[in-house]
Amino acid sequence: MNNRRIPKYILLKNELLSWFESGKLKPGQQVPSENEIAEQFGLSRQTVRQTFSELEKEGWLERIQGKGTFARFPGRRESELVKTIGIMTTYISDYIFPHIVRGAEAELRSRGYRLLLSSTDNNKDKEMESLKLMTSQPLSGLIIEPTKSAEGNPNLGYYLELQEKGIPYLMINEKYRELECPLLRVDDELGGYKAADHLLANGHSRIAGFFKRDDLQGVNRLKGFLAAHKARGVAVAPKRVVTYTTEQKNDLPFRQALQLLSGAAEERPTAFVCYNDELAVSLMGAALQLGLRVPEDVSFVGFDDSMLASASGTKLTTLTHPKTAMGRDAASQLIAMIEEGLAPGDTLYEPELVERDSVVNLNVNV
Amino acid sequence: MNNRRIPKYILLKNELLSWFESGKLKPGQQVPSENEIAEQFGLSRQTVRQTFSELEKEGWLERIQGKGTFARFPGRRESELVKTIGIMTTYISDYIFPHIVRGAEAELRSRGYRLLLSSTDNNKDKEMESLKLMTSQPLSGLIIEPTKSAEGNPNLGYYLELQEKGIPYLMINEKYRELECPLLRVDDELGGYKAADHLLANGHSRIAGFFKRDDLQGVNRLKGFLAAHKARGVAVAPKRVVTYTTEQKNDLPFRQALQLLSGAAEERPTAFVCYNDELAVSLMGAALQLGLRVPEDVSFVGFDDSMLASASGTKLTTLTHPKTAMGRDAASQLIAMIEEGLAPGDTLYEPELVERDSVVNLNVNV
DNA sequence: CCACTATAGTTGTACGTACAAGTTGTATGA
DNA sequence: TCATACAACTTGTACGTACAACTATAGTGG
Repeated sequence: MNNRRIPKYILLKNELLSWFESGKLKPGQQVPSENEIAEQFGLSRQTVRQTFSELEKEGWLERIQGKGTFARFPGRRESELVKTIGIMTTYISDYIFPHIVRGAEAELRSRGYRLLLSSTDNNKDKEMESLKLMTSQPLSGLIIEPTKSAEGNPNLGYYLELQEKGIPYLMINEKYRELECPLLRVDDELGGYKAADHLLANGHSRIAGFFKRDDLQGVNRLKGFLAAHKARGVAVAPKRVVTYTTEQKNDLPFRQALQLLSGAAEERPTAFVCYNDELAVSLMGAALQLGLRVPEDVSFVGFDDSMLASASGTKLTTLTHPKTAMGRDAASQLIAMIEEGLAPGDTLYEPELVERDSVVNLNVNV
Repeated sequence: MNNRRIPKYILLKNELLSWFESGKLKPGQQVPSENEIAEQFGLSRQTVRQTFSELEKEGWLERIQGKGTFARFPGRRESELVKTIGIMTTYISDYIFPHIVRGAEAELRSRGYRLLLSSTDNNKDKEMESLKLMTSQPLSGLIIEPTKSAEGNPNLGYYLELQEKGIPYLMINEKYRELECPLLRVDDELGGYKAADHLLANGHSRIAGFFKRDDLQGVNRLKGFLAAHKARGVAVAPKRVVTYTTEQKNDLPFRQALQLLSGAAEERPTAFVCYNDELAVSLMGAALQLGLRVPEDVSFVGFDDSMLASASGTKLTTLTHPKTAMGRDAASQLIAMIEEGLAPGDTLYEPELVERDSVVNLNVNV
């Protein structure tokens, strides 16, 4: 038999562990004394002691001299439970991200979790670095805003490692196609559609679209932008659609806008749909620089309803982004995954158009 | 003797641990066999085994059947070292705080520390809650932006607890007078002075000052504001100095500004010094609402050189705040405190005036 | 009623023996 | 030269004894 090779104290240990599993031993309950066990199993007290001392080190038993041996909560997990959740965003200080973080932080704090923050600066190397650092010490779960998702993902291995380690995670804004996890995102395609449709409905036909192409948000907004034109039967002039990458964002769009706006009046776009509010404010600056008025000469629609939209000179018409709510929902879904092992489905937020002062209605002039 | 009460196996354990400390035992080195130790110390092999098995569980020794017992890396402390630093700010998403956090995060990440983030919402109860949560699990150090510092501090006990636990901390922006710790702050008095002096130098004499009174920053900026008037020999009309608390900030200042600006032209302030850019943008809105032009009719000076200052319609003249640099410095000073036990002195940043478009020079009209 | 004592029962410490199992080097033999 | 066997050593398992230290309780005495 193989049994003869397994040490008795190990056999006893397994026996006792099965007592925990079957519920025969409940937390706080007293375990038979060393001598009783020894007699019962036909072992010496020393052998029982060896078993007990291992189980004590592992947290299953508590031995009190003179009193007895007691079962502890099955695996001390509750008391030593790590309650720390990480959030990895592309940027920390800019734009809407602080609001997402704030929503998550408030929810986590109220649920007794600590929040670890890290930024990737939209850089794959830093993303890897952040992942390693976060997981270098105990972690309950992770909220990830992916980096440059339209391109590949060289850090896939690290994410798979998360799964192996049993660290649940979810993604916000977008997700890597290769990974299976819950996603919270805005319906960007619908947003792009609504933005363009609003302008078309207001009589604009020469609409410029500026979109980021190295993240899915930009790609989807562009998709909606095109769909709205198609639905209204308006052709999109390729030269009025400008796409750019993260590296170019401070330079290329502005120059392209200047060029478009410098053209002849009958060729000039009457409206701009901008990837986000930040870009919209920047391009409004380009228009002002050329002596054009907003919205009389050029209309603008932004995205995300950020602080910039209402702080700028001409209050910006824009599409909402759930921001704080998204952070809060992400946190609460992640906690559900951790504590109850649930696997929530994706969450899709519908952006709403917020009409302010940056769009003129061309129809009334007719 | 007391020695007789200390178990022999504990004495042996301490002896062996001292071998590690003295360097007598180096990683990988073979330890004398159980029998040798037993003979050498006049103990039974069983007693030596008890010591060895404890040291093995704690990671000091590695025992290999048939081969011997070996010393392991001296205490694995490096690998299990906690490298997590917390940062507690009043607000997370608003204004300049994301920039401070970003500076700190970048520095910490490059030094291999994780960043825990928590906000107090400028509320003493939440401050306590955050403190408790942060310290509920291992923490290396803490960066604190105090809550409502001009009032008392009911959470003093928790801060003293930090000292007892040996968790170093430092404060940014301001500090509780009762606590002795490094402080990084802007010279707000100088800032207030520079703001008022700039306006006075440009020929303004009826200058309104709006300051928060429940934090030291506001109090100090007001102090500088008054000092500049005194230095220039200009009297300050009490009705033009408005102070407010955090709770009132969205309401009272705006109404007061409307009232001041609605007065007769010869009584109306020609310029406003505002507690920060956020308030300045809000009060500029009040001026516009009354049909006044900025800066032609009313000039504005803000504080902090935030994104609002350059995103707003009229670009705001304001005073710089180190923001990102302050976060970075705070992080690096805290790491020095943790790793080298240093106690850095206070750091004072000098604000610089950034001239933009919101101040008119009245002298040229003369 | 309370304080004290004795006692039984528990785990902790300490020693002992015996043999099993694994590693290493040496001696032996083909 | 190479493979094998063996001896000597290591740690692992298992049992045994004895007493110390601690806890809880029942009984005793004031």
